[in-house]
Amino acid sequence: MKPSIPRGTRDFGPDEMVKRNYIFDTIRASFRKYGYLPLETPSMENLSTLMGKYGEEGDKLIFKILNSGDFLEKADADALANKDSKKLTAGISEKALRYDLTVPFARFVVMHQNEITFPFKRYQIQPVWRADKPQKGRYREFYQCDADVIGTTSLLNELELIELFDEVFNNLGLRVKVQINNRKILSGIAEILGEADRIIDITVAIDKLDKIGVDKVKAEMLSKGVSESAVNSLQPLLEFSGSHDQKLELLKKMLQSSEIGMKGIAEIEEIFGYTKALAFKKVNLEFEMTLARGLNYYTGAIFEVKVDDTRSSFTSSICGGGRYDDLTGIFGLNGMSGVGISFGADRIYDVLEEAGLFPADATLSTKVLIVNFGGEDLAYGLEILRTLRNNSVYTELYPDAVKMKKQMGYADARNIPFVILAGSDERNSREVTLKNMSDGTQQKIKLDQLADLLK
RNA sequence: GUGAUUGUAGCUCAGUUGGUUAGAGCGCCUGAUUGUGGUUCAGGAGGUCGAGGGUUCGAGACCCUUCAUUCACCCCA
Repeated sequence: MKPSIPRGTRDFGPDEMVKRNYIFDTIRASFRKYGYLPLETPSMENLSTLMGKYGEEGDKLIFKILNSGDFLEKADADALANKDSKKLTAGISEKALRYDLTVPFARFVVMHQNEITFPFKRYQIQPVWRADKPQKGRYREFYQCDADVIGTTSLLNELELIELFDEVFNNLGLRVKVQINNRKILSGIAEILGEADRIIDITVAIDKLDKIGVDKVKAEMLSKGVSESAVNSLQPLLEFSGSHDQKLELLKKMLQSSEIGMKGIAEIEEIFGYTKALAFKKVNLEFEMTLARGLNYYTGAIFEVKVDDTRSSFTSSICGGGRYDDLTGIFGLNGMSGVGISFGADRIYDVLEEAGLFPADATLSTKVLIVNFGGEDLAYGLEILRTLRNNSVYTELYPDAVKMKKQMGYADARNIPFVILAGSDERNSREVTLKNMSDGTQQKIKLDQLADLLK
């Protein structure tokens, strides 16, 4: 039988892993620089921990784990007979693969609230799983790199996270557009429209504005049951095309009677106020009223990051995030506001690959290969190997005393820049022949000078 | 979940209105070259044409089913 792996999952060979680690290392270093502490949580969570946090669509995409043992024995007989999958699931699955890192983090905070010093800043780099149908930039197993602060409502945290975006993408050499909005503004809009309970439908529709246009957005809202008068009063906002400041002014007028809406605007203005003194290197920060995000738990600022580089054709977001005022509340800990961002490492990889932004030295591993001549020369080869390794030069000795052509071919295929030839001549004079593989030149070097030369 | 797309050698792909033994480039292996890779030359291995069924004297090609792929929608990192 031909082996295969589940759709939407991938193997990562050495070439890819070296580049992936470059991304992880870059992000991790920035997280640590900003004072975030590491955390890991289990791949699986109790299904009840995850359900209901991501919206209706999200819940469907959670990978459920079948109970072990004779799970049908305990299954709901009616649900089974009626083929009611949804109801049946509750009885046969108690665990699920984590869907993101934010909800497990909230669960962790609640469970360890007495040990944690707040505000708590943590970073977490782990895979998550989603039962989506794969396509470009969309995988069923992918890594998220999260940084969150919990236990503080200060908008300085939002500012810091924007700076963190700038730090990471500056290190990766990628220009990006950071879009920011505030859920309170969206709530305010829904409120003045008299459709407060349809906020999700309204925001999801507004989110598509630049993709499908005003008319289709209106049509979608109507089809979701939003009243015609409400849709019409939204019209000026949808069709508005002015500067961001002007748009905020318009919003202010529209949302005057909405306390929550005005709060959202004030928050956006405060954050932009902080950034005035800053010069971002790679980030272009934009207020984007149509940014919605489907995850249920966001209550304040929401972020999305898109590539701003002509060398990449990537249009979907590569990072996301936002503030959640009460994610821990469901688990019994109230008044614990948090805000966080997530880097989509796999999408960032695709972008860097497409734009040719991986540095060349990110792909080097072994620096020197020692040719194995076998016999009496082997002991000398081993001595050279230890000398170089003791001096932290990445060195290999070819394990078999096979034909030189084969050993040279190995160095070539592995992109090893130097090869050492040390046979009886070199051994007797305590020298080595050092060959530079890129230009083909070679020279004799005293063994005791070799390590310094290669460092 | 909806709609398309494509499955032929390790990889990228040709393969005419159905016709004998299914091809190319790259890669791989061997040799030219017993202490020299990447270049060159000579030779070689490698295929259940995604799987199952059907039509036909005859199927890689046509039909059905199925699985997988890629892409768009949806949603999202």
